[in-house]
Amino acid sequence: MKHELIQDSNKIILKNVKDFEPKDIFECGQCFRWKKEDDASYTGVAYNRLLNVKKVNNEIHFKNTNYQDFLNIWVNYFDLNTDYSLIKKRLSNEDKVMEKATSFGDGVRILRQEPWETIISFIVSANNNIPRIMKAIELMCSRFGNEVGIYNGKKHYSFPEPKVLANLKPEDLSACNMGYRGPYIIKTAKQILSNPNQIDLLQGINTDICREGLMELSGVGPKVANCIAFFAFGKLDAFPVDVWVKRLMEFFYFNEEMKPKEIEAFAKKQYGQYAGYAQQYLFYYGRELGIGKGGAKVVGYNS
DNA sequence: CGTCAGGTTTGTT
DNA sequence: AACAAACCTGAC
Repeated sequence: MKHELIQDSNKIILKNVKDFEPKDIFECGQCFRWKKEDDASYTGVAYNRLLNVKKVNNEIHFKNTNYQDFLNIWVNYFDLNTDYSLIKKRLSNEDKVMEKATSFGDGVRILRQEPWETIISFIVSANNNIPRIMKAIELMCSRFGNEVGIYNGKKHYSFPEPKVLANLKPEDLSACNMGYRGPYIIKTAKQILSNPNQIDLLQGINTDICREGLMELSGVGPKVANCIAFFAFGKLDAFPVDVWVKRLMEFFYFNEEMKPKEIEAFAKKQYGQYAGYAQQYLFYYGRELGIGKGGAKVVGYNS
């Protein structure tokens, strides 16, 4: 690691950090448990630790932690040993779209999230929107997780273990605004519980088999499986196709309606081992160009 | 009040 | 293998 690190009381400061923008990281849709504070910092829980992250000029301040946890947990969680400038450079070489796309969303990093939490979180994300996903998960954690600490006057909770969720009733989860996803969650929790090695196995295998394995879980289809493979298992070539990516890919590359499977296949061929990152930068580029619902506001890109 | 949202499951061809 | 319909819930 090339970053200059300063140890303060209960706080770690990193200097000269490139490609690290908290808003890009925590609000790009990859995670659902980081909340923005009034001072524009973000507070969240991972690996049973409560952390607050703030960017101050060119420094990143990690509060409520220590040197040991920083090295053992947060360096990996924030993917600090990956050179995002290099990834952007590689993607730029693929085509004109990526050449432009990588110049936006400058500070995004892909968090290396915990598999169990990621599996359940993305089951919740199906046919859902971010504010509702966050609210539902927050409710579930506060009711069925353990308290991990207080920050800025607010209590924070761990993500409930498989055995806890496996023993819930659907109505327990309905009460957390999970809607019809409650039974999926309970069933998946039981599946993981009855096969404790499942997660370790998925960690070590290739992307396609990892995705197949994930799709055997209840509530996990192609899109959610790709999200979990990418965000939790480090399968960097996984390319989740949701309605937004679909629209964007159709706009930038096809100029006609495509099936998600066709788009995924094209993406893997086009972007190779970094397809997942390409998907992230695509979002920011789409936002920059104002390409949204109901087709493109910008026309004639390929003409 | 109807439509729709960051898909998956279940049931039909 | 491919397609349609149902599904919680909250925002517009």
